[in-house]
Amino acid sequence: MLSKKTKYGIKALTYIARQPSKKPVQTAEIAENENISHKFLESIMVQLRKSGFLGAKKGKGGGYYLIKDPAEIRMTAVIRILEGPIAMVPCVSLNYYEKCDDCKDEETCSVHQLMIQVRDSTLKVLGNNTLADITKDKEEGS
Amino acid sequence: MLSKKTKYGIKALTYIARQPSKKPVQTAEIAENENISHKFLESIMVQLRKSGFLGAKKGKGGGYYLIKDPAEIRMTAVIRILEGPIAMVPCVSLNYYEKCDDCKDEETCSVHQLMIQVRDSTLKVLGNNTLADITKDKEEGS
DNA sequence: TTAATAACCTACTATTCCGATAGGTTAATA
DNA sequence: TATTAACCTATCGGAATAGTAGGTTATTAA
Repeated sequence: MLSKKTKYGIKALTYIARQPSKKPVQTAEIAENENISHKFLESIMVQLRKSGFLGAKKGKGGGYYLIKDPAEIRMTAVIRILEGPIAMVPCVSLNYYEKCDDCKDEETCSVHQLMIQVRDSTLKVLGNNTLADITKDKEEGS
Repeated sequence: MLSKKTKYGIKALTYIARQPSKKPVQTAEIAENENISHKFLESIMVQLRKSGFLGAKKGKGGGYYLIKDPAEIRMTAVIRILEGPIAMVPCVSLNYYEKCDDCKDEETCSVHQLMIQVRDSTLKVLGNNTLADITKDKEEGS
């Protein structure tokens, strides 16, 4: 299950990416429009800034703005920062690997084998989707 | 993240499927070999039995046995019973759908769009894998 | 018929994490 | 100098997870 943190984070990034101008966007505005707890969102924005996705400006007219081109922001990166591992089991995680303490042999573990496949297919989808991709409203006819 | 419950459940099913004979297997044996808390595993087995995956026999020589052919048991079914929804967000779940209370319009929600893709790719993998598939040890060279 | 076995049932609990709240501090603008 | 909005620290209730404990029922074998 995706945490609200990640969900809100992606929504906020999308909100900013959809802005016509490049002026900073306030968390209060995003929170209101996306029905997110303001304070909770603030903590998420700080994390996204510290991770290099956003820049911030204080005071009146301040807010958050994108640092990179939306087409350069892969969903894998966003989710890894906000959610943590993409894999459903630590023993198949590429970035957050951890050995199972119950499992003797990963090679013969059925869960391991299966979860590698799930991880790879998920990785493919998230790696192919950038912020630019998910920002555009629905695919319009070809 | 996959719960231990689901992980243990899959391991137990695999353990039984790997048995050479069709005799019932005791939870104590599985628990010991797979390093699972016995009592915890018991509760999982009961659930798998009630869901129609396993049969049970009490008393000496008793235990659990598979009811269906392993090739007929899809991982989607097992995971839906033990873990719940496969989708990462309730609003894209096929079997456990729930509307987000923050989201006004699913169509324009970037998270929604993205998670549909993740769901579909995961579903594909889990739907293509049966208990028979994950039971066999590693693919041997062609 | 009795003892042993193993599934089954109910209840409780410790720990962790999530989502949020509260209240204040710093920096930039008007 | 006042206002604004990011930033920081601390706290907290509730839910879920992963288990523990202790007993009951049904089946088998001696």
